[in-house]
Amino acid sequence: MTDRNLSQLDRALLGLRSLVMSGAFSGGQRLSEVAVANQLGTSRTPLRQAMDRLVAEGLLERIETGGCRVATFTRQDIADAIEIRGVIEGTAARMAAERGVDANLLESANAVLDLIDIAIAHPDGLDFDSYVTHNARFHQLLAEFPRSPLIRREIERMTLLPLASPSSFLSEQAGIPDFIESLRHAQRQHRAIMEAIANREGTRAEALAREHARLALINFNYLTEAQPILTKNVPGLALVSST
Amino acid sequence: MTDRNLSQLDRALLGLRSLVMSGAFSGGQRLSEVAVANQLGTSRTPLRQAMDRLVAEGLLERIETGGCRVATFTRQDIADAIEIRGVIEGTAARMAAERGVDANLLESANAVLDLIDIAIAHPDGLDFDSYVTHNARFHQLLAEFPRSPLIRREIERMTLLPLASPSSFLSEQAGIPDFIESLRHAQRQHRAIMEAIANREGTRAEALAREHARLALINFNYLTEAQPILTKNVPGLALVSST
DNA sequence: TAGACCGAAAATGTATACAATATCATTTGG
DNA sequence: CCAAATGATATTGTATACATTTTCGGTCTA
Repeated sequence: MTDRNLSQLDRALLGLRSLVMSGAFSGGQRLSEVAVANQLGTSRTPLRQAMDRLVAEGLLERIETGGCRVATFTRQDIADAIEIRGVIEGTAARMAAERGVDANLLESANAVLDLIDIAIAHPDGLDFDSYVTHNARFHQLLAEFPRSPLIRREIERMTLLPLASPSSFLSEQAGIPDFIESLRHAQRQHRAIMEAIANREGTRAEALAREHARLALINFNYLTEAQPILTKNVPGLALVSST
Repeated sequence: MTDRNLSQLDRALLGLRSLVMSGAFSGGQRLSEVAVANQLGTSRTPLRQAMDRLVAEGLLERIETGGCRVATFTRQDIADAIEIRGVIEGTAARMAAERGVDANLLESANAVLDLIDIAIAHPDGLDFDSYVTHNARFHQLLAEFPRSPLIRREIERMTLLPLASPSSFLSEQAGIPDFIESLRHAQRQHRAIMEAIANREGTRAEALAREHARLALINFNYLTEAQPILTKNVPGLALVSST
């Protein structure tokens, strides 16, 4: 039992998020509090708390007459979410360049980038899980560069939305052409962002971070346009409406 | 009784927000659920819901050992909040310019700007309340220009934080020098943003909206540096820590 | 047959009782 | 005299009972 330490709220949050992401609730229907609570093994109280949080995150939406349902997103919504993440990460990068970054943080970030290099360049082939882990970690560190709780919060918020997180729509099974090369391209952008920050080039750092976020949009477009059959493998895509 | 229609949750939200903003809870102390619930005339359940929402908004923060307290913000936090709002509003303005805006929305926004002109130019003097109302309305309409629920949400989020809203730190009683002139300056910026959007100049619209947000920072700096005594009149400043 | 009305059932919203935990003053040992 | 342990008290976290509203199927009428 790995969850003996978790509070009921935490358990409800994890379980509900996982159910929503896996597409367990068919579209538009209000999800029943008692049913879900029983399924997750908690009472309604912590489950309702968890629902409130997911509503705040944007994963669920309230129904006027009560309760809530799974939110669906249009293709334009996804594109917007990715663009907004780029804008906010760009702001973080610019702030970091303008204010300077703590040496330890910089060192940690560079170490993570080295780990990404290893994941990509491994002779036995791509270590995809390692890439995703360290990529997420790098973006997390970037959010801490400006030492601003508010910018950190905003980035965390956007990243919680599975549609906008840096690793969304990355799937090694989807047959994206030149997949490894696209990861190397992303890694070159990581290095360029770090360089701009180190050189105190705020405008450049902001532009690079914005451009970097657009990679997610490219992957999303490929997954939904060229390979619609494989999208079941990508968590989050169940939330995307067809329009 | 204007609140006979409100749900208990709405009542708790309104009351709690008002208590927090008025500085009723002294710094750092955990606010007692039973005490506040009794004061507001609701039970703990809707009050806890309201607390959760204010935590999500950033007005309250959780305590590790349970419960929550009023969040305080440093001067740097305020500056960051205003900058982030500028960045997001700038993104909305750019999106609006790139995508084009519904004619009715444009017309509504221009009508609101005309009302601001009247509030400023009135021969009997400034109609401050009208200015604040219509200014908030203009920014709200701007957030709707891109027809993007996500960008609208983000702006709404930042605006809910009283530290970053477009009318924060505007106070006619604070003796800001050339106060009316500063409002006219802001209004000229409003018009310029609208013009850039109409001309489909995305980059310019973004830059103008960012610059416009900086007016709030100027006012904040004046209120806290030059006129610390008068800051009691400005809601939200009670949340600002002295450091 | 279509549509509105009505009532039973079930859902959400709210209050409260109970359990687990944190807090704080007191005591006790060094 | 100070510090750690301890237990009473109070607070939050959780479950559940109750109230109110919504939902939905059936029935009646035009």
